[in-house]
Amino acid sequence: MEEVLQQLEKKVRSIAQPNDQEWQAFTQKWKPFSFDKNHRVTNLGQVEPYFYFISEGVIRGYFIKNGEEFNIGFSYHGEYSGVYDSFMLQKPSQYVLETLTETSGIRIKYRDLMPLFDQYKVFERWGRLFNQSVLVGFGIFIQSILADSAEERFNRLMQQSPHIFQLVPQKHLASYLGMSAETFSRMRKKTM
Amino acid sequence: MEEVLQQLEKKVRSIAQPNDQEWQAFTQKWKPFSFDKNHRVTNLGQVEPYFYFISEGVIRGYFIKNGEEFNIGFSYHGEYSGVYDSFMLQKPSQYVLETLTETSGIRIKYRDLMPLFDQYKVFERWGRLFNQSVLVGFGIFIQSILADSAEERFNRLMQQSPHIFQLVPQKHLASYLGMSAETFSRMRKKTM
DNA sequence: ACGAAAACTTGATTTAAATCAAGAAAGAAT
DNA sequence: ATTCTTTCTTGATTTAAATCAAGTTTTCGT
Repeated sequence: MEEVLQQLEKKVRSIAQPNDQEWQAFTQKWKPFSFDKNHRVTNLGQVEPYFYFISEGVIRGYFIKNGEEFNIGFSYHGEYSGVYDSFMLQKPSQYVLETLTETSGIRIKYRDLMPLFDQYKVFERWGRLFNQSVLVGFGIFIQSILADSAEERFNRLMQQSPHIFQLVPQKHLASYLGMSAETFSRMRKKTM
Repeated sequence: MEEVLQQLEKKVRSIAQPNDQEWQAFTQKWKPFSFDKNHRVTNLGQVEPYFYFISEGVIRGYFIKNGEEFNIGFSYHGEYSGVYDSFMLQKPSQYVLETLTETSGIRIKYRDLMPLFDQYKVFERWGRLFNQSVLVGFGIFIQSILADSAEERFNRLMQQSPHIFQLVPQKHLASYLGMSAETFSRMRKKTM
């Protein structure tokens, strides 16, 4: 608990500077969680009550279209995770969140986070800049799926997140890159 | 100027509630702009100094890969426009912003907006919730390009933004939907 | 440790959409 | 108004990647 709070603090302080009292109010609201492998963290249609910060493990996020799963991202130790729109807008989730490994960390409830936004300017800033960084990442992702070929997307992932190949089954990575598992396997053979 | 400020006020007040003094400080920083048709608002590699709110006209945003233009969005009257990451991070833009018609409205400078974030909690909230709404929109866009066929994306646009067909040349819409102009033309024939 | 299930590979075939090409229509400029 | 340029349409061909299929390897559960 101490250690994960330190990880979170580092993350928060990179974009906002709460004082001791504010940090105190903030950390009080985060509670530990722990899930088995392949645990369904958030179900389809569920209103997401939690926003997560991962200490250990990997969480996969995906949506389903015509019975097919489409991965939209993976979260690891030292990162946030959650169904963003369901959590923030408190509406039924179109996404599923599932652990790929045993996963633990801390999480905060919607109804505990909102008062922090209301009471403290510094957490509004944290929220603004957190959103901003996700937004910039989405922009890059969109560019990549619009303009890059399957091979380019594969190579980009290879280069930027080589660790991911160890953590995530490649059928999920294939889906994440918007290509079939077979195509992914062929790319892999080509470049490894 | 009066009218466009009212449009902006409506937009701001839908997510944050500045008081009179705060609103005063905010509006003082927005200055009118006016561009001809096909005006290059933001160039590649330029650090974006402005964030825009459009009163009249249409602005197109795109990036370039191997000499080909990829449209990522269009903005109209009553909406914000800008190169988000270049503006917010004050780094060289990977995007181009260009008017499709004569366009006018108001805009705010980076160095005028930042002090508003620093001084007023209410504008941090506005920024957070603005980012949030863009984020949710990006999420839907990503889902669509990952999981929907060209025809589905065409029909979705048809249904949700029929007005856009009047405002934007269809080669740009094709690019926006991630398909060739020829494919777009064939979809159009099929469903109209 | 064993068998079952899931994940991965590899080749053959199909398909959605891109590209190529050339003419028609619409808009802009003089 | 007429020419020039850009945009749009339509058909023929190509291509990147999906799908289908079947075998192999890895992982999981008991």
